[in-house]
This record gives sequence, C-alpha cells and structure tokens, in this order.
Amino acid sequence: MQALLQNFQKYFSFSAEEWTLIADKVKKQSIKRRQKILQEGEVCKYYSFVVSGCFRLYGIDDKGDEHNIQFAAENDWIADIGSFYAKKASKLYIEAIEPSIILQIEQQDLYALYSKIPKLSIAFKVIIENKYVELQNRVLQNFSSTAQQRYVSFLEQYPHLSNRLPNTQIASYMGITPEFLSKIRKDLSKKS
Amino acid sequence: MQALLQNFQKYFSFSAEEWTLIADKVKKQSIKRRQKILQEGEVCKYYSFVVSGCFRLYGIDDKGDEHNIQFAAENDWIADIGSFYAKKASKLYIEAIEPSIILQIEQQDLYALYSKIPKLSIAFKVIIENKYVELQNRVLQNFSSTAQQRYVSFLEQYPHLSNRLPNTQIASYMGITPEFLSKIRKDLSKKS
DNA sequence: CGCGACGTTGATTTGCCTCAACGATTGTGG
DNA sequence: CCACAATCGTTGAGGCAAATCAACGTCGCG
Repeated sequence: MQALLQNFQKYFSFSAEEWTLIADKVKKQSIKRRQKILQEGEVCKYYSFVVSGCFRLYGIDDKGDEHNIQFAAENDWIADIGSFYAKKASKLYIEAIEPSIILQIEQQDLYALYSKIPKLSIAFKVIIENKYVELQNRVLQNFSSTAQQRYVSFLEQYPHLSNRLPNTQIASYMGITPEFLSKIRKDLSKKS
Repeated sequence: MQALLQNFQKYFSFSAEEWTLIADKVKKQSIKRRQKILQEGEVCKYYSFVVSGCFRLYGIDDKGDEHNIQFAAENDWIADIGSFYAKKASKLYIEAIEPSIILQIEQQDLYALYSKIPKLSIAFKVIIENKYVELQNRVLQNFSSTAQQRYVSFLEQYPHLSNRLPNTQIASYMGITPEFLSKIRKDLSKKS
C-alpha cells in the first residue's frame, strides 16, 4: 500500500483523510504467473496498480496471433481503458508474465472517489495522458523506423522490462515475429 | 461558440455560471488552408476545438517524410498533448487541411478552470480516454491486418474524413506510400 | 523423465517501398 | 483570365524488409 501512496504523491499530495478514503476501496491481490486478470468477453472491472511483478495487455487477431499492446511492471497501472469506462465487453486480455502483487480499485468506487476528491480525477487524467503520449510515439516510430532501430530504442527506453521479458513478448510488442527478432539480435551482436 | 457548448454537453452539463467562466477564456480563430497552428520546436500553447474545417497532427522523420498521427474535423479536439501539459518543445506539427474555424484555450487558463470546475477536468479526461482507445485500436490493427484491410476499415470508421481527405493524407495516416494506396484502390475497384 | 515454452537458423515467399514517369486537376501570380 | 507551377492520383519495373514454414537444440518445470 505504501508503494501506491508513494507513486501517487509523485503527482499530487493527498491529505490523510483523502488517503483513508482511497485506501479503503483498494484491494490487494496475489496473481500467479500466466494467470489472467481480464479475458476477452468480460468487462474490465478493475484499474490495477502493479506493486510487484509484471503484466501484459494483449489482443488476439483473426489468425489467432497475439499482439502485446502494453506492459506494466512495478508502479505502473494497467486496465483496458475502453472497457473499464464504457462498461463494455473487452476484446483484450491482461495476463501476469511473472508472479505478481497488485492493488485493484473498482470502477464505481473510483467514480465515487472522483467526486469526493477532484484531485484524484486529475491524477488519473495525468496517468492516461502519459500513456497516450507513449502510444503516440510508438505509432510514429513504427511508421518511421526499421525493426532493428525500434528494438534498439526499446532496449534503451525500457531497460527494466527488456532484461526480464522473454524475447517472444518483446517481438509481439514490436509487431514482428520472434524469428525475425532473433535475426536482429544476431546482426546486432556481430556489429559490436 | 454554440458548437462547443453542444459538444461539451454531450458529456456533462455545465451551469450558466460555469459556462460563462469557460467561454470567457476561449478565443475564436480563423485558419487558412495549409496554415500551421503548431510547429516543431514550439510549445503547444493551445488546446483547439474545431468548429469547422479539418486539421492533421503529424511528425517528420529523419528522412524528411511526414507521418499523420491524427485528424480532427468538426467537433473534435486537437493538440500535442505531451507538449501542452509538460510545456516542452513539440516535435510535431498541426496544419489546417481546409480553411477552418477553431476555438482555443490556453494551458494556464484551462488549469485554472480545472480547479474552479472539477467536472471540466473529468470532461477532458473523457476526451483523452476516447483518443487513447482509438490509438490503441489502431496499433492493434496495424499489427494484425494488411494495408488493404486497414484501408477498408478506415473508410468505414471515418466516412466524414475519407470523403474529403486527399489520398496522400490517408496513406500517410495508414503508414503506407501514396503509390501503394493507389494499387489498393485499384484492386478494390476490380473486386466490386 | 518428458513435455511445452523458448531461442535460433535457413530457404522461400510476399507485402510494401523506391524510383521514375505521366496525365489530370487545382490554384495562383502576373 | 490565362499560363504555369504545384499538388494529386496512377502505373510499372525492380528491390528489400519482414513473414512464413520447417527443423532443431536448450532449458525449466510438473
């Protein structure tokens, strides 16, 4: 719970009373490796804060291939935003890549807190703004760089992820096949 | 100004006093075709609401090629979110594709309004959530479909854009060359 | 131990790009 | 109002980045 508090206070300071209100609605969960906290067809009921471990948000296409949209490790948030806010059935999955501990808050509880603590809605606005900018940069990069360049900048941008994720997952995030990522890695090792 | 009010009230109802506060900070602008309201290196000072006309948000890569990130036509919002909130120099451009009329609000004015009218920050949170979901779907689609499939769904998803945008701009949005889009259009016309 | 996830390699194929050229349309300055 | 330039859409030949398919070795785990 301390982790959540510290993370929030990076953006905004909450009073003790405000903090009590929030903490009251937050539930701690232990999640096993490969366990899914969201499946296609379900409504995404929770916004989840990762205390420890690592998750991926992904979709499955018509051919049955998986495509990673986002990773979330320590101090990051994860949810299917579209499903969460519209209360619509999700087309995505959220799965633990490692054994993890998370804090979850339900949609209606979060909304209730928004009206009691306006600052909280701004905090969540900031969270999503940052994620939006990240996604936007990713779209731009996908359009303007080769897979090799994108892989190198992935390593630079997410060192805390790249040294613990299987290459299969990184390939899926980059939108390439694991085979091709393997070739990229080979080429890079030759160069140095 | 009526356009803005109607658009806002789709999400939230503001009182007359709240509305006065907001309207007071909003400036109307006429923008010519090809005129830029944001250039690389500038800080994005304004969140802009499109009353009439059409804009594109784009970046230029190392090779000098342009890549469209987003379009905004009537009743849509446009800004470089990253630059706007962090007050950092933008790497992007916003350009009018048609002669346009917009309503602009400055960053510090918007922030001041957030604290006076908490509902407003939630409204802007909703706006960005919707844009986030749109971007996320786009990333997924780019990974799982061919350019032809993506073009067909672009036509379906944005009929109000596809019938007024030059194909060059659509190609740039899709991340393909105009030449290849031309071939896709040819193939599609054969089929039907 | 045996199975499934993971990483790698090679041969072949394909989706899309590059470059070059050409009409048609638009728009703009003289 | 015309002439010329710029933008736009299209076509074709050739090339490259990445996918596909198949095979194989390794490792961790039930």
